[in-house]
Amino acid sequence: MCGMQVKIHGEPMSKQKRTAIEPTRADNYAEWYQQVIKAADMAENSEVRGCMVIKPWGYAIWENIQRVLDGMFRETGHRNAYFPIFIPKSYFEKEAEHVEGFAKECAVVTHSRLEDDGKGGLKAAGELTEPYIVRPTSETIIGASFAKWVNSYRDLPLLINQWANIVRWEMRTRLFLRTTEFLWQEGHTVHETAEDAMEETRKMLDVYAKFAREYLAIPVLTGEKTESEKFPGAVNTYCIEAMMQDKKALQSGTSHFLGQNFAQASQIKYQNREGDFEYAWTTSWGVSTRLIGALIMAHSDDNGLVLPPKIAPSHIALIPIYRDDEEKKAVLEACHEIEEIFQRQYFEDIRIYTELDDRDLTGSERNWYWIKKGIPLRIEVGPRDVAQRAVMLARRDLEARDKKSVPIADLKEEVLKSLREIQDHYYNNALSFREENTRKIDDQKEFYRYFTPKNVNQPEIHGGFAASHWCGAAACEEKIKEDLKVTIRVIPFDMPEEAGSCIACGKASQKRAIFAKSY
RNA sequence: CGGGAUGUAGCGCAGUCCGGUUAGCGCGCUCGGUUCGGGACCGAGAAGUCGGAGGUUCAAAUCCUCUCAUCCCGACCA
Repeated sequence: MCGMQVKIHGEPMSKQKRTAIEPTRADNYAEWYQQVIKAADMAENSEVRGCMVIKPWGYAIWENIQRVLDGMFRETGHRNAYFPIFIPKSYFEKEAEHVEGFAKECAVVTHSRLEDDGKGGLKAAGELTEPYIVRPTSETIIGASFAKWVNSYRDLPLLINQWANIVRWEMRTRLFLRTTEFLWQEGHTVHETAEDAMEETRKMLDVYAKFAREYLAIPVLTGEKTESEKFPGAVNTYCIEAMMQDKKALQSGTSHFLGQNFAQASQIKYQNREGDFEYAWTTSWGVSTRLIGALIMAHSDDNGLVLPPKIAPSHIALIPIYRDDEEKKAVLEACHEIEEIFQRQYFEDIRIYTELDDRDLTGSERNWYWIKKGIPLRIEVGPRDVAQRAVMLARRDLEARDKKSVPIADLKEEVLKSLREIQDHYYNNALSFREENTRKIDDQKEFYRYFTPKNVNQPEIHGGFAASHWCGAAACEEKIKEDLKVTIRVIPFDMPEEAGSCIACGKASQKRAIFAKSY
């Protein structure tokens, strides 16, 4: 223990300095992240290595993500279907790059039953003739179906989405960001031409970007991945990339143009207008429960989770305050009146939910409970308020004590206005944070200084995004990665052409890429 | 899989180096009372085969061996 971290026993920290989450983001970002999840009661590690239990408050966020995205997929012409969790090993072997990319993280099912092992336990028995892979992604198993479904150009485009669970046997896991099993959606589409497939790839990336910006209030960069970062088997990978509060990048969604690679592997062929057989062009695109990790790290503060209203499981905590039965009766009556106001009330396209918290706890405890859960608004109702036909309204984006009295008659309007302001506030905060921590760097020494922590063993929050020139050589990318653990996160679409010299080798470059440390 | 660390009550920890009554502390929990609009207080109480197995010893949370698990750092990754 170093001197700075010694706790002062018997001497409570001053009230003003106290934060609901310890340590703070500045003190230990990784630990802060775990504590936010715990304090908000979103998820926990299960007994199963690397797997998480998603608790109701966390799962409700995922359900909201599903609901909104599913609507957007449907509007863009996609339909949901479901394919097996098990993929025969032989399917998997058909696409060489794909195999290489995923082989090291596959869970393999080799037996079909259990038998008494004679020692009071069980042993696996009934070995399968062909092992099954638990899907790490479904291109190959879906491709097997698509090969049957696609016969003519008239069958195209084929626009399918699947909501599923995925298993990738990762070495190190972190709640929401990287778990052995995770939930996601994977879109898989088949097209007649390369142009059509590319258009689809870009369209779905735009859907993700719009969703991230408008619902998660996360500003994302959109662009292309480099060869070394692209999806195994893809021709091009596009992504949405976001900056977290520790200034690291988080890949939050990807959309892949698969060319004819998987069509050839799975024999997805169609007869064209001339009667000739051609391989189709496919795409795939996905976002996962990692988005919840992005949400946490983009907005939350030292008092816990911060949720944009458009994705929050609930929007208003109703906190009645009373001392005796008489006050209780009057106060609860007012609470029910408020619940009525918001019953089936919408904030734009989002249904408003309220949480009446009548637990036998002090007002402060209940307030802090909901602050830590990130609920956008808190409404306190006490005897004084009831007498005035008003309530005290508090916002998660303001100080805990910062409350204002609102007449019940004006409450609905005030709440709707506040939710919009909170949503915008979070987006603008995240955007200015990213802008403040993004720099154009042309000097190699400056680039290295930017990404080098003072203490390597306990790296402090440093650096950010660097917009620097890159010549396009894989070796230069690799060198930067070796030296600094910094990678090219994205080559943004909106990055203008501009003459410069590669940050690694000094050779001529026409464009900047975004370099950063990442999750 | 390499390097480091840790397993003691629901949670967080002390005690282990140097073996010795009934294994402590804080939070939480239960009951009673005073409180309640800014993370309350007083009193009482319940809760632990000290990760597991084996060994040394009159005596093991403590020493030895093995084992299992978790966390952190690397390589891998949505």
